[in-house]
Amino acid sequence: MSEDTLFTIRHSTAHVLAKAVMELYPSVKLGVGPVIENGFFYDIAFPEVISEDVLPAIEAKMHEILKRKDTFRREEMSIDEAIAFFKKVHQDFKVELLQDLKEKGTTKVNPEEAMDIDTAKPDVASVYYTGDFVDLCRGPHVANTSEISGAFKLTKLAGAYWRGDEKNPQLTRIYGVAFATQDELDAYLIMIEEAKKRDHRKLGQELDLFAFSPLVGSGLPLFTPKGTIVRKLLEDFVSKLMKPYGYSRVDIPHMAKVDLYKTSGHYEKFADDIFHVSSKKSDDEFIMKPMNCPHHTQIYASRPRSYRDLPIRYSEVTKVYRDENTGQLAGLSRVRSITQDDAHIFCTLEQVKQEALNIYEIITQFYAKFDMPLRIRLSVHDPKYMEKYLGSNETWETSVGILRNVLDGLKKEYEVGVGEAAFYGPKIDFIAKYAIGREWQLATIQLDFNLPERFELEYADADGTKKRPVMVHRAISGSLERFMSVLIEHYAGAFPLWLAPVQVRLAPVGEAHLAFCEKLKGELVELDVRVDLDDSGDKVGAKIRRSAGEKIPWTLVIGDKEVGGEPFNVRVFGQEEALDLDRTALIVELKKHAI
RNA sequence: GCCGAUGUAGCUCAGUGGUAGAGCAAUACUUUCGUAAAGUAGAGGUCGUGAGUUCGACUCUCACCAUCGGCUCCA
Repeated sequence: MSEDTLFTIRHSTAHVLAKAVMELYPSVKLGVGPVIENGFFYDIAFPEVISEDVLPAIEAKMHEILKRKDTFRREEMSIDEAIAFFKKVHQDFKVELLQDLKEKGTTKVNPEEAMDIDTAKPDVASVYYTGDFVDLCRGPHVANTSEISGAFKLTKLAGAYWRGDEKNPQLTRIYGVAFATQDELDAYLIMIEEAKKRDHRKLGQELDLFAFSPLVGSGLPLFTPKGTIVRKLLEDFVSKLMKPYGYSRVDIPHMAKVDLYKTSGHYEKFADDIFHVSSKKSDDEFIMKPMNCPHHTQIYASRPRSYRDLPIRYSEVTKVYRDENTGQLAGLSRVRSITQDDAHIFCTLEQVKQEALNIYEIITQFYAKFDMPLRIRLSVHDPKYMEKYLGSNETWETSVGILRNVLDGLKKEYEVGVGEAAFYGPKIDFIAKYAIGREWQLATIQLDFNLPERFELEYADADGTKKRPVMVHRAISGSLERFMSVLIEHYAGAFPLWLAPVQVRLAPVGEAHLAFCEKLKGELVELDVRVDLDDSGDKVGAKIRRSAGEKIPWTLVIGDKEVGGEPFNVRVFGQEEALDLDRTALIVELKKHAI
């Protein structure tokens, strides 16, 4: 079955959904119903509040409609006729779409909404009949509902703003998945179940990596000892990769006077997302830092700089605080206290390329370690909306040109994201692909002419004149919180040996072997191995089961044989096929997995 | 922030307009055991928080908080 056929089936299933809803709730108003990955959705304004309980009834109605074997009949009419038609049946949203089409030549607000109308024939609108049901649609569709296999399922209900704008009314979006065969649908549903098992929120709690407390507040994760080990290892790893490139570590307070962010321009831009701190001792107004760059500029500005000093590279692993909408907080993926592995490079325009290449090298090595392929995106400004950005179009063209030059020089494939830039400059974003095909934008290299300008940063050039440096912002892991969420799901909680909070579990067979285990543990601790000892009175089987459940990479069962000098039997993640290593080999292997 | 759902023991989950239940975990005791769950016992809960309806609310209603699925946003 081709992709096109599947697309058509999904699209036609969306129409059947709309028809089923119309039959059950005759006064609904239909929005749009496009095909999405694995299925479709339909946005519908209901006259009453509905909940997920109604989905089975709608599904049943859909199956009933399929049994009628209605044909899909296409009909074309002028836009004015179509407007009159949909006005008559009180489908206000369709009328709005048609009016837009008539006036602007497109219904596009964002791409996924565009498929209802064929822009190739601007003066003609097409409608599709399914039995007595009519919908504005560019098609194509199956010829008859009998071509739909019935391998679909309505999955969830959500609120969605009409045309994606939060000022517009909110419609009820019904999501569904649809496949060509029941087997494919079943396989998909099983895959979703598997993905749930990897959910970092579930694993984070099971493996004791982080926690939330209602007293501390939502979106403010607390890292347990185990979670903190992983964080520290990630920090150390980035630190090691940065070593050849001349970064200096700095340290700044987590708050600042509001003036700093008024100067930087962040205050105006992100006023709603900033935590405010008031002082009873002075009239100064403070905020929790939502980013680090303004602070770092003030370290740069703390003394006169010469061209001989450049590039100056300040790095820091530190938290920023952002007052995100509560409805979008989610585990570690979206939090209000965010740890950035941040760095800012102050350099000349000529030096930017080399610096970007160095950062690219760090990013590449970092993600290779986790076997995560990277997709590259050049995120540029949208010249149509320059009011969203600081600085002139000319400055932007220059900085985009520099980044493009870097990417072209690397001969790497990349896409261009128009309108994806930060408000102060263009970026190279790195989108990591991880387990079960998910993607997340994590690493970034950003160019910035604006902050040096706003803070009037300078250096003395060779000829004695004052020049303005350029700033490069970069992050490797993105944020430690989000990166950890990705890693937990990537590895399904089973961190590789170098990254696991506990690397080795010693499981003595009986009480007689405890002393030997204590001694071995001491030796391994001396070698910086993260090792613990199961001194419960349980049987060996139970100890292995527990160790495997905790996703500890290596479990060593220790009894008379091992105490007597025979090689250690090492179970990897509890698996039965085990390594046999003598004491020297054991230590050699473990040492290989230090950072 | 918006739409919808959910909230019972540390975890996973039953349950009813008449004062609360299981398994696992934890604790104590017994067992000291060779590769994925030893046995026994006792304990553990203002049923998310607050108000309302009721003779009586964990159950019904409302508000709030938190979480989940989306939308919008993401420096």
